[in-house]
Amino acid sequence: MPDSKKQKILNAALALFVEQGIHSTSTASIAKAANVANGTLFHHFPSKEALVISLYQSVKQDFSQQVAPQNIMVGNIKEQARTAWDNAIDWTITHPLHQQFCLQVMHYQPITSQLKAKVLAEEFKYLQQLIELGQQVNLIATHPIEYMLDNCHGQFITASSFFINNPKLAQNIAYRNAAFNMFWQSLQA
Amino acid sequence: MPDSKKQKILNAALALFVEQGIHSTSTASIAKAANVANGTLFHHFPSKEALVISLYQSVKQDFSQQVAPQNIMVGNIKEQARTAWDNAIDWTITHPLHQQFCLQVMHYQPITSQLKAKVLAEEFKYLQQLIELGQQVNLIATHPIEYMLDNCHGQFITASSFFINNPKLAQNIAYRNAAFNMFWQSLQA
DNA sequence: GTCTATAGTGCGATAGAC
DNA sequence: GTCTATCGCACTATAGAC
Repeated sequence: MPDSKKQKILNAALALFVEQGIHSTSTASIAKAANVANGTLFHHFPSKEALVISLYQSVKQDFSQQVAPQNIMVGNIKEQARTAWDNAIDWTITHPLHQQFCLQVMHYQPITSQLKAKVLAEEFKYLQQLIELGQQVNLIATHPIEYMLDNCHGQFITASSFFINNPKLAQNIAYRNAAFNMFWQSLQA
Repeated sequence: MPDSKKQKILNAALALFVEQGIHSTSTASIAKAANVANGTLFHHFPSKEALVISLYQSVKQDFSQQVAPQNIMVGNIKEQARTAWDNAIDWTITHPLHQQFCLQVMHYQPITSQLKAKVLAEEFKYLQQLIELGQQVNLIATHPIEYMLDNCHGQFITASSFFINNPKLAQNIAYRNAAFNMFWQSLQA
């Protein structure tokens, strides 16, 4: 069912949510954009909130699968970090709607911060391992790990937002290097 | 008029916006919390949006006045950065509602991104001067300035959010140093 | 300036035929 | 599963007395 009505609803919702914001997008307008009756939406999703959560989880799953978390190897920590960083940034550039929707969900209060935290923790497992390995070989500073992860996440959001808002710069080496170098240097011992 | 009805409305609005989100807070509930009639709110503010903007501007003005932008001197760039950073972080810690409201406004779509950008540009004038001076003496890396400013802003948001969410750590030197050191190292040449 | 009362609107969700 | 029709509610904003 690649283009079932359910999928059409999800696609329409994604576009409208990013364009207008989640709050400002009515379920009626989603149904209309999906060429589907109002009641059909509530047949597939018990509520608007359930629709948002369902969309969020499918987007995060897509991210996890495409930005596959490699297994960490002993040497070349900086290189591994760069590869992971570039993969993640490339995903956000090729999936701007998905990324912008995730940013909106982060500030959408009807969804519990518990759910958001759970999804993020899963996403940053690889990064935490990389940092801890780097600390063991004195490459990465030994600040409190919770803060380091928050800071990394913040820098990732900054970079992806910047490149989505300035698509012409997304392939510009100076900007791509700036983003990674600031990120990497902030971690260095 | 320190406790005029207008001020009571602004105070009540700030608390409710932060607690429930701007979208989820009705003008009626603001009036009720302020012990003021529904119509009184619309006497002082032509619309809910105008109320949000008025509150936003007064908060940003308070920030600017208290975190006074010193004039930059030639030596001691890192020390000046640390002072400015600590002043700004201290303000957010002592004014958590104000800071959290500003973060909400950033993602509140009814307010034009033009207005938000204008306010931010004003706020980051001092930082830009500091970076440019640091670049002249080869202390700070010469990445594209637009990206550097975005990244700095992002790290500031990360730090202030972290300390507001973990108030016990706000006076912990290890965490405070982590926040500034990651920030400073990300800039270094 | 402040109040009460309510107009007017748009939304999430449901009921029930097909 | 999909549709049409609509209920009931909550909200912003206004009108008009005091």
